[in-house]
Amino acid sequence: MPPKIKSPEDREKLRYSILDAARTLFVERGIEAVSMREIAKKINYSATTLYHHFADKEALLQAVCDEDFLALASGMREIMQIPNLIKRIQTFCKSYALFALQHPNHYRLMFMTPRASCNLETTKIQQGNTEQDAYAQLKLIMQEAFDAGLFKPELTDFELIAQTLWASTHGVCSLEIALGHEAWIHWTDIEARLNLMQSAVLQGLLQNPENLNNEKLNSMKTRI
Amino acid sequence: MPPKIKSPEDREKLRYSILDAARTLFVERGIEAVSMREIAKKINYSATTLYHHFADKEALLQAVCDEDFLALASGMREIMQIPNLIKRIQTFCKSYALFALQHPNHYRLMFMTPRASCNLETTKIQQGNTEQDAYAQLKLIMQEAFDAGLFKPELTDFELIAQTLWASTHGVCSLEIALGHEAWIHWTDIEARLNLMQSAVLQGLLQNPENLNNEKLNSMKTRI
DNA sequence: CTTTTTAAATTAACACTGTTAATTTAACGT
DNA sequence: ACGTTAAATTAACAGTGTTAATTTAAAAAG
Repeated sequence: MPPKIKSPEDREKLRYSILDAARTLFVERGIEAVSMREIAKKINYSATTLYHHFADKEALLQAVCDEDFLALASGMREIMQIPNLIKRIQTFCKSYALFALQHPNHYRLMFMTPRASCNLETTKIQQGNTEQDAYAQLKLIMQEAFDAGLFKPELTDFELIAQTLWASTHGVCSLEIALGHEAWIHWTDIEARLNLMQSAVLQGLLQNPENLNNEKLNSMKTRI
Repeated sequence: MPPKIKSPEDREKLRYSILDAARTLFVERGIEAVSMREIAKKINYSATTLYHHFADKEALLQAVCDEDFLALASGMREIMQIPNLIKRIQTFCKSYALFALQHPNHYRLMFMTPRASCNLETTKIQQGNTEQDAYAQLKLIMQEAFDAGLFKPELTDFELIAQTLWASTHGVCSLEIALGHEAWIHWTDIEARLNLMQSAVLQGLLQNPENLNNEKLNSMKTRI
């Protein structure tokens, strides 16, 4: 019994129910383990219907991720308001890490998987737009810190600094996501790893690392 | 025309020709893009033959990677002979990074992909064996450096230090592999990123970071 | 109140994939 | 010369992403 929907708002509703079904399976079974037919069955539609709302599987998964990454970026906007620059940097990294560890499958798709060929056209996120792109936000913070003379004088490229800070947090998170459950590595506490990485790398970058330990900053509010 | 092989050495030869064909396709097309039938066709055998030498696709790819990772570990053994401890650490990280960037597909499979369920039984590499496992080697170096009192006194867990150093290099490499070709990020030079990460994190970890810049250490012998 | 149009949804099919059961076939030991 | 053994093959299964052709119900037009 084919056509159920005609109004545009119903069409949108279906689109979101596809996205939700996809996200659920996607999160509980992993990216490549979910099939289009499975997603369709979950909402009592045939697989072909999905193709009337998304170009292909990649586009669908991309759309799922985009939603959550917009949520991340909007959560980050709040952090941008923290007056103390160093505290802002620290909080930014911690929130980023928290997101990564709470959404390992999304994180994997976005930051741990080589893109087929520039998903610039697939993703709806406006890269570089501070409202939507977390990396753009980090760059903004780092530029401000750079202009304030917070970094060692020999560091002259604020984008290089931003990418280094990003890579350091990403390193801990992606290793945890990929190998965190491997028994042959005697992993130390993930929080300890995040804290040490953060403090070590900042000590290496900042001109006056002394005021890093002003207060006890080694306690995440939200436990993992 | 079925049986060509009877002697054990011929059987071994075929095994390696499978591995080689698999590696070639694997490296040039990426992991999940190569099919068993393709690999078989490349050596003029039917797909079923591969299953007489390897349990399944994952086992085959694992075997391909194991070979190269043994090569990495054996290359690292030479580095273990470097007398100066700090120089040894630095060279270790650089070699590790070089391997990662030269074998992105292997690296991806080993360190950027969550294992289905402990590949402890699939892999032939003896994890923890210093001869075969690069992480075990890093741990050895870090323990020696720890015992020599090279690190800041508040750092009391040498394994945490080892994992932090690993994560830092891994962060730069894995980000480069996954997103290095993305146009929306204005990437700085990969060598610069590796160097800054290394010096920053070591400055954060070492007790006397001054003697880090003794000589110009910022030039990789083998260019990427 | 038909009839036509439009678009949502479906079925059927294609060309693949990893994998396995059953079968053929050549070389070996006796 | 003959049976045994094991290498290699063909055929098939169940599954995948994806598309063309088709049905069907609701909205628009007469």
